[in-house]
Amino acid sequence: MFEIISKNKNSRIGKIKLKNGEVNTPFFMPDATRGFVRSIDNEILEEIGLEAILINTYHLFLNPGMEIIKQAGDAHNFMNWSRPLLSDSGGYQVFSLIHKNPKLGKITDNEVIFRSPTDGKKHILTPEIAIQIQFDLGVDMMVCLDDPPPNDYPREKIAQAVERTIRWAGRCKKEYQKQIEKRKISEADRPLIFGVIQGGECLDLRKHCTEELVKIGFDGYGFGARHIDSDGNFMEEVVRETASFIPENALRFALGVGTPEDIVKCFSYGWDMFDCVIPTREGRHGRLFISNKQTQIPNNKIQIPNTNFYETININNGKYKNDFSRVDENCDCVLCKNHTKAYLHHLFASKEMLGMRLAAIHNLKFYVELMRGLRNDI
RNA sequence: GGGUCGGUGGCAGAGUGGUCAAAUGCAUCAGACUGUAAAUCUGACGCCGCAAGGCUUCGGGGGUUCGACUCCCUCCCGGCCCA
Repeated sequence: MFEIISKNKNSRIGKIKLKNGEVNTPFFMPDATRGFVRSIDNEILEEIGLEAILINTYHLFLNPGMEIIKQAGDAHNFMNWSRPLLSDSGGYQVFSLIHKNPKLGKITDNEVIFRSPTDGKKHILTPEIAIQIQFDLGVDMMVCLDDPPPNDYPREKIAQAVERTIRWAGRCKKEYQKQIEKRKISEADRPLIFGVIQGGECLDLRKHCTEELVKIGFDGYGFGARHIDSDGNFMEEVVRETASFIPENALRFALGVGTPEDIVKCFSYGWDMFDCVIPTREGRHGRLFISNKQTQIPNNKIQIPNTNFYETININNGKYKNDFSRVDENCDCVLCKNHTKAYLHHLFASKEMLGMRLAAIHNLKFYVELMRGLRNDI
């Protein structure tokens, strides 16, 4: 259950009590899409201070498959992750696999048919199946199957996706209640369920979608599709206003957000939860986030549309070949404690996975500290 | 000494009369990455130029040809075989 502890303008900090522990909001979840945060053991994730991570229904359903997960008990047991887990529904894969490449699947009003990108095998996902899987995963928070259209789709198609998302949300909620009864899950142990708000760049559609979802009733609401327009610009107004449509006592989940500055902006609009591949993926690709203590958020964070509270470096750049300084003097992650930029550069030049791993760990630590900074600011 | 194969851009290695400033890979130099089809992808990579374009290249020199990295002669260098 979600409880707001304090507020400052639209921002709030709070606490969620879940079956597998408490999570302080705002918080960031790394994406462990297929049941692991690439290259990083869960023990390290806990050490860094991550309170929850995100897994993906669609991916785990394909691999290793629910039979294996059930044999292990649930996703927590299988992964040996004891803290809260949130599962995404696979809705985003509708977006990234089907909307972007129609050959890979088909969306009908009743279901989504995927062709596995790896072996071409057909798989069917319905709102009901997505919920059942998430119960089998045993997660603490689950997400309704949605239909996220690309933001540059014509309004008419976005509106269609909104209606479908609303209908599917209704079916998800119904299935959710059915599973709660069937599995005799107590109120204290029940997973939270999130609806996802679509509507692209159209504020009125976002509003309509939110209102309809609220009628169905969820513990939290996610900002669906992407929060940046087709030019890559942050959709300031839509993201801000959409937050305001959501009831205050509900959780607000900015799915797939984002860059540090996007997260800070979202937080200032009242969003509570975030997940993104950026820290891990960009870390693996050699980009390191470094907080700028001088201009860091403490003093004026909530208003911050600027990005000068941090900088990034690309450790692949030749200039780091003989740079024996630390990536971030003020960071106590395993990378910054033990190694120089020159060494990390060498690891990347050698295509050694240790480099990618250290960089990803460092970036996650940066995100953890960013969230801590936001919480301390209220 | 004789024979033979070969010498191509930082490296490896295609090309064997015009469509070649020269494939491809590596290296190098940058860039991108937002509910992970991503240890991935993109661009640059002879010299000058923002560009159009221009200029100089395929061991050296000479030649044949309208035209040569491609053919001929010669020199230099290397591998292998024979003496």
